[in-house]
Order: sequence, then structure tokens, then C-alpha cells
Amino acid sequence: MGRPVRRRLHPEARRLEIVEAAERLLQAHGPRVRVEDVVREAGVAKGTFFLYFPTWDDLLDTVRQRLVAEFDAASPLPTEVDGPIDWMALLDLHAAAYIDFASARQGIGQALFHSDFAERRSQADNAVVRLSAVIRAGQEAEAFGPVDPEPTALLLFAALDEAARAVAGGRDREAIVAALRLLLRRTLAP
Amino acid sequence: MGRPVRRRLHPEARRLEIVEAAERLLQAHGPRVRVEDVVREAGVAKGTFFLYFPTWDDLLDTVRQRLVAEFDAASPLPTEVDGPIDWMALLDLHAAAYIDFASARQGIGQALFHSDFAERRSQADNAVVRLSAVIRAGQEAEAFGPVDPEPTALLLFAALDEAARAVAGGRDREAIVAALRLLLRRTLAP
Amino acid sequence: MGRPVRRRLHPEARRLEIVEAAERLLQAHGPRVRVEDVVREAGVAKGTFFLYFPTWDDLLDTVRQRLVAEFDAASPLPTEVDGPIDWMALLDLHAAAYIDFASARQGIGQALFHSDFAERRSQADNAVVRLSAVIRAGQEAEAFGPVDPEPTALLLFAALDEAARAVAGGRDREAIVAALRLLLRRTLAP
Amino acid sequence: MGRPVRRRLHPEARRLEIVEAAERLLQAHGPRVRVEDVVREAGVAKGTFFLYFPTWDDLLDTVRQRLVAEFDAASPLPTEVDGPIDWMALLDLHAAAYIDFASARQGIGQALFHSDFAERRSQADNAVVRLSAVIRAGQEAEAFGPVDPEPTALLLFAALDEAARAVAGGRDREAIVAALRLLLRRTLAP
DNA sequence: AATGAATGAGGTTTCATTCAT
DNA sequence: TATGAATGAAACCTCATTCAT
Repeated sequence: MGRPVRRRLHPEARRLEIVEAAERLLQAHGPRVRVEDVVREAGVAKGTFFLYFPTWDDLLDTVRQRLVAEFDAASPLPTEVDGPIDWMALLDLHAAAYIDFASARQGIGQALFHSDFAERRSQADNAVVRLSAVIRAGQEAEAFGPVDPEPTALLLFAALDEAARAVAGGRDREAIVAALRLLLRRTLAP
Repeated sequence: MGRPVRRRLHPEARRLEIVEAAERLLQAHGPRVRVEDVVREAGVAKGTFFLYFPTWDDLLDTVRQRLVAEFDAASPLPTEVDGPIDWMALLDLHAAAYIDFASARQGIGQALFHSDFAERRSQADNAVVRLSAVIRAGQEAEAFGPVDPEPTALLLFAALDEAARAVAGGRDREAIVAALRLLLRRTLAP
Repeated sequence: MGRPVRRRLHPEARRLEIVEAAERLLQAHGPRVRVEDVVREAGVAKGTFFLYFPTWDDLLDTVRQRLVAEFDAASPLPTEVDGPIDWMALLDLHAAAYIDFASARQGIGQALFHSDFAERRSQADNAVVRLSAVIRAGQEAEAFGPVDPEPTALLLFAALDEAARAVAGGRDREAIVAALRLLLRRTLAP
Repeated sequence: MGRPVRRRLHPEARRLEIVEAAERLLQAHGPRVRVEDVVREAGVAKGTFFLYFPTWDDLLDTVRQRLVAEFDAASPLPTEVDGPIDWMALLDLHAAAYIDFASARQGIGQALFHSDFAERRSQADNAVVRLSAVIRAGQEAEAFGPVDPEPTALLLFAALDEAARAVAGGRDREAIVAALRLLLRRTLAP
């Protein structure tokens, strides 16, 4: 078999390797992934895992943070106004981006947001918070109608997330996106 | 000593006792319930459980079917037309009914639809099928606008379900119901 | 290898088998014994162990109780007075009995009373309580001198226990017993 | 970055730092102390620990030797005779000194003498050897009676040690010391 | 001489499922 | 039909020790 070579790495590099191995497996197999699997994929000993993540849930927390950061980096909200924002178009864009992003990471999403882990770590759901902020901003710009921002954001995000899952499940992306767009536009129309 | 009290029961009755015990516990403790707990609550031996449900998931399937049937019985759709139907009002009514029904059964819902079980048994989701049928019917009556029924039903149901979870989680029922009603009416408006 | 035959036993019998297996191993190897070892010796599956002893420490508790009960049964204190008691002779007898009993079970004693388990479960030390009661009774019969019963019992029992360990460790039993007898007699002499 | 501050120290000094760190922690937390804790307290890398102590038990050995030496330095036996020794008074003094010393170091005592380590490294018990020498000397001076020195020293030391533990455990020091004094005096009386 | 990342053999505990009675 | 004792494959986590740097 050849004894496993002990590769000494900078902690951040090793940590990254473990996280990335976990992401690959979570993506492929969802919540079924175990510590055992991750360490095999990462090519490290079991103890090494717990050196970096005291708990399995700590790893999942890290994966979630990376996921959020990755999406934010890929689809930043416009922070500086270089002219008037087309809020409806912005919403369309982001919805489509979210669907593509999340449906391409369905396994991870499953493991993070629709498993027992989600129950343990009730996420602050900043996705919803963000969405409600957007709604509010759109309302101030008189681009959106008089909906109640928080509850509406909650419900719209549920629809958005379901859309992503549906696309990941093989349903016709165009039809889903179109339906979602209609739902968003009509709900938020002035 | 204490020879086992062997309560001979009609199989249907025995099966029912187990299911009802499971429902009580799932409602109270969600996905954490174990076979052990159910048999204790039902006053039945462990082996007996597997006599009626070859697998734990089979029990959950049964619970789910009963849940659906219960809701259908409590909130039947109008099948015979005794005059013109107010589709929008019907939708409002059903949405509120669903929220109240599901939020009062949050524990079960969690165990059935938002745990690892949900991933294993991808539900035929006849709730969505039903909703899309309603949309279609409403469209034929020209009460609803030209949305794509299936994808729209999928997304609306996600919002509906999220609304129920939010209410179960302690959020202001009136605000949630109002937001949902707006979302439904605007999305489906002609 | 032949598949392991599944032997169904009355719970008390099975529990006893496990305890006795544990006692054999503890006797032979002291505190080094693990659950793994016990189940192998008892010929049961690992899960069976935890069916009867939710925790490893629970097993040790049981072993300790049995140990105490066994000694009490083998060397009962005279409860009914059929004439005047020779307290000094009684003490001699019990001391020798304790030494022989405990030194023959050195491994178990080690595991129970001189390991980390002893630290976790600080035993009510009823051996000491018993000894102080004997001292008190002897004092009332004017067979013992005016020592302070509780502290003296504590110290004498420590000497007694050390004697047992010494004998178990291979030191000359007669010399140890003689020294202990002298120590007891002189300390408690009127 | 932050290149490791490599404090070059004289080996003896470095070794001492580690031992003293260990002593502090053992005193405070008993047998629960881990290598990890010691190196953190000592401000030293893990590998450095094993440079000086091939094994955890080697550290404990060192701690024990230092403990003994410390007591000897604090309570030296009279080596030169500047007149006749009051052996009984000497014994009283040393017993009280031992109790105070050992009860103030209960954590270390626990870790060294009443844990699994004690089983692995059966101590040469020079405390007992020393005590038996004292007994012998006292006998030669006709201050002590005709007890068998070695076994008696063994038993008396056990009582002595138990006394220290009792005091450390919060029991009334005066009562314990008094009982011990009586026990010693009576046992060794001519 | 010093570092600290990496190791991996344990260790306890859980629980759906099996099967002798 | 019914029982409940028995199973054993996971699962998570610890920590003394090793070794590449």
C-alpha cells in the first residue's frame, strides 16, 4: 500500500484542503457525508480533521460561510449609484443568479439548509434579511409597491430557493425562471 | 413470571395505535423520535413495530399520507359547482387553512418534509399537483391570469409552506397571512 | 469462524454474565479493561453491553456493590449477642478476613478504588462507616479505649487496605497480618 | 508569518520550566492534565516536551522525585545527634508536617499516587523505607516498642497519607491530627 | 535545540433492525 | 401475531506520540 506520506502544510492551506474536500463530497452526496469520508477525500488522518474543526457542525458552518461569501462575490448588490437603478431588472438578475448558483450546489444546500443540521443551527437567514433590505430600498425608490418587507421577503425567498431546487432536480430551467420572474414582478409591482 | 400480556388486536387497530403514537411523538419532538420511543408510547414490543412497518421510513410514509388525507378532509375543494366560485376567495381560505393546519403540526412537518427523510423519499408532492389544478381551473374560469400552472404552483406552495413554518416559529400570524394573501392575489390576478 | 450464535437469555442472567466477565478481566488486568474486552469475554455484542449498563461507570458501580455484598456475606458482623463479644478477637478476625478477601481481588480493587473511577465516584466509603460503628460499639462495651471513632476508623481502614495491597503484591502475609494486628490492638486498647 | 520565537535556553532551565508548569497544573487539576496543557502553560512547543521527557510518565516521575526532595528539604530528619532525641515528639512533628505538606498538594498527590500512573510505576516508596529506618532507630534508642519495622512502616504511612487526603478533603484537621498522633504513639509505644 | 502540524489507535455510545422464543 | 433480547455497523471525539521542517 505504501505508507501515507505525511505532508506538512500551512494550517490555512490544510484547513482549506479539508473544506474543499468536504464541499466536493457534500455536493455529490448531500447530508450523508461523514467525517470518515471527508478525511479520506482530503488524504488526512481523522485526528487532523478535529484539529481544524472541533465539531462536525463547525465544518458545516464554515462551508456555509464560504457559500454565502462566494455568492456575494459573484453577484454583488450595487452599492454605489451610478445613475438610477432598475429595481425590477436587478431582482430578475439576482433571482436568476441565485437559481443558477444554488442549483449547481444542490447537494451542499441540502446538507446545510434542509437537514438536521439546519434544525440545530437555525441560521440567522441573512439571505432573507438582505432581500427585505432590497425590497425596502426599491420601495423608497418607488419602484416597488406597498408590501410588508419582512414577511414578503421571507415568502419570496422560499419561492426562490424552491426554484433552485427544482432546477437542480432537472425541471425546465426556463419555465421555472419565467414563473419566478412573474411572481416577483407581480408581487412587488407598484 | 409476568407472562407477556399479549393483546390480540385486529391488525388494522394495532397498526393504527402505532401510527397515532408516532404522530403524538413526532408532533412533540420532531425528527428526534426513535423507534424505541414509538413502541413505548404505543405500548407495543419493538418487534411488533417492524411487523407492521418493515422500515422506519415506511411509518413516516404512512404518517404523511394520513396528514394529507386529514387536511383534504378538513378543507375539501369544492367539487360540484353550486354556482360560480370566487377563486380568489377560495385561495385565501385555503391558504389560511393550510397555514393553521401545518403550523399546528410543525413537529411532524419538520420530521417529514425538512429532514433526511425528505431527501430519501422525494415526495410525489401532490399538494403541488393539487394547487396547479386549482390554478388551471381558476384560469379556465378566467379568474386567474396567464401564469404557467405547474412551476407557479411549485413556487407558491413553497411560499405557503414557509408561511406555515414562520407562524409555527412564533412570527406574527396576521402579518404573514396578509403578506401571503397579497403574494397569491397579485401573482394570480388576471 | 462460524457465525456467532445468538443466545437469548433472561435479562438478569445476561446481566450477570456480563458482570462476571468484567470481574474476571478486572481481576486479571485492573483498570486497563475496556468495554471491548468485556464484551469479547462475555461473548456478546457491544450494543448488548450498553443495554444493561448505560455507562462504563455503571458497570463498575455494580461490580463494587457486588464486591461489598460478597464480603458482607462472607464475614458478617455478629448482630445477635449470644454472650459477650470479644471485640479484640473480632477485630483480628475481620482484619484477616478483609486482607485475604481484598488481596485475592487486587485487580478489581485497583480498578474500583485506586483509579480515575474512584475520583469520579467518590464512594460513600461505607467500609469506614462500618468500622467506626464497630469502634463505637466496642467502646460502649469498654473493650476499646477513648479514641475518636470517625477519624480513627478512617486511618485504620487505610492501614487495613494497604495491608491487603501489600499481601496482593507478594509480601509476607504473616508479617503483614501480625503488624496490622498489633497496630489495631494497640491503637484501640483500653 | 511571525517566525517562531526560539528561546534558546540552557537545557536544565528549559526542563525546569516544563516541570514547574506541570506542577502548577497538576496541583490545580489533578490527573486530568494533558501534555497539551503543560506545553501551553510552559510556553513551549509540543515537540519540545518530548525532547525532555520521552514519555508523559517520565514527567510524572520527575515531579514525584522533586516532591520527595522538597519535603525532605523542608523537614529534614536529625542526622547529627546534639543530644538525645525525643523520638515520639519527632514522630508527631513529622506526621503533622507531612499532613500539611501533602494536603496542600492534593492535586499532585492524586495524579501521582492514586491514578493509573501509580499502577504503572509502582513506586519504590522510599517514604516507607525512611519511616521504617526511623522506627528502627527509635527502637535502638529504646523509645519504640518491638514492632516489625517494615510492615509497620508500610501501614503507618498508609494511615499518614490517608490523613493528608482527609485534611485536603476538608475534614477537621485537628481531629485528624489528634487521631493520627494517638495511633502512632500507641502503636510504637515501648 | 525547537517547532507544531499530523497521526491513528483507541474509546464510548446510539439505534434501526433481526430473530429465537 | 407478538415479544423483547440481541446485534453490530456507524458515529463522533481524544490525546500521547511522531516527524518533517
